[in-house]
Amino acid sequence: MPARSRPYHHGALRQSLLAAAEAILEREGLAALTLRAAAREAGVSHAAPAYHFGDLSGLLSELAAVGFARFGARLRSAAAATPADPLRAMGFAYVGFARAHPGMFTLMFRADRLNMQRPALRAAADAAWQALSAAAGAADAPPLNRLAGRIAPWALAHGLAVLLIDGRLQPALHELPGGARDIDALVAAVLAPDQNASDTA
Amino acid sequence: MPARSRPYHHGALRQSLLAAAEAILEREGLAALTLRAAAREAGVSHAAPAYHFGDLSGLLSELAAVGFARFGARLRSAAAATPADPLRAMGFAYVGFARAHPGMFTLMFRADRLNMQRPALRAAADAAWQALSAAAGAADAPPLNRLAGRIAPWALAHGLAVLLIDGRLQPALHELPGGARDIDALVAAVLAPDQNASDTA
DNA sequence: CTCCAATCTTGACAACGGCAAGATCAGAAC
DNA sequence: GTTCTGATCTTGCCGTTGTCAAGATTGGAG
Repeated sequence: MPARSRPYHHGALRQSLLAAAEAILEREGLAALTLRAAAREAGVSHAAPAYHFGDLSGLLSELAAVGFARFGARLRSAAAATPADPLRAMGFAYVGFARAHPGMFTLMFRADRLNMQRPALRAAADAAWQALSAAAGAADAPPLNRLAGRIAPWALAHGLAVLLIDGRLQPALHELPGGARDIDALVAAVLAPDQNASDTA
Repeated sequence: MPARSRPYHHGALRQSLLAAAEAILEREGLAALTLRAAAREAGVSHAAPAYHFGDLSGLLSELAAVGFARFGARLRSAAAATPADPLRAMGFAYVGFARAHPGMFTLMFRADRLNMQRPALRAAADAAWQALSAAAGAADAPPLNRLAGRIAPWALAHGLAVLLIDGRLQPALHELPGGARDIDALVAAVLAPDQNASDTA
């Protein structure tokens, strides 16, 4: 009996499947991330993932939870590193994460493929939201405006990130002299218009 | 020979398929919008749509083009009706369209399922972008800041719309006394913070 | 040593996108 | 009026997917 063949029990298949799923997501995109593809990548039978994650949305949701955990950590880290203006730092971190990991970012905000009832996903997403809302403080305003003050920077960064990684800004970028190389400058000008508008007026 | 049975040639199948596709999109969402479902809804064989649209992305793209045409018209109409502040009016129209037609809006910005090479889609999307950028004018600024000035309101409205229809703001809305009924007020406070911040300070 | 529950495999099913081949039909050509 | 041609639609098939049911395997409790 050559023990060469993989043992029947993998041992840490759940983690392996998550790693395999992330590899596929980064290599081939969200469309190629199927239950069977993850099983192939991990070297197990096609039905193995269903045991650990229930269904496809389960696998995607657990992977998105991992993404939200990293995302939240990166936001907090950026805010902590720039105490002078944590909100702006988180805006850059927000868009930076989306550009560095477009597949993961896309997955994290694709509500139709996720199961928000999953505790891990819900917790990780809530934690990221907490990091965001902690930086935007206007305690003297009424509740509605306080909430709006927290949502507005989020919406701005999110909209910019989504439009960027969807390639929706590609035609607009051609208007710039530097072409696509000016993306960083454009992001800065959108997220912090005051900073750049005054040095040229 | 009872002419009861549908004639072999439909006559206006392309339009019927687009209408069927839109009905499915609004009734069951984007995930249920398949080539075969559209064929069933239109009462033709499962392979008929491929003749008119090539593949699934073709059907989705042509439908998205219809959506972009309406979207652009609505943006222009809103701007024209509010000459005092066309940019803010278009922001409201932007979010309003997304909330009124979440399925169509989702489709329009799902780059992975669309074929942007399609002339109809490209033209309709460009027209909508033209409407948006026409309202944001700061001609005295350098190119980068001019572009950023046009993109920022777009990103803000887009981010707010996406977060709203994805249900991502649901937990935040619970902090408001009126619950989900305050969405309109929240949208106004996010899109035009100056307006509402001053009347309570 | 026995047994059990967790883990993984095998096999099946319906639905899907896509392709190829054929059927049907309106209208042009003559 | 007949023939032909091209556009339109159908039928049939293939490979892939998610999901389920049933069975095989095995580490570890008793």
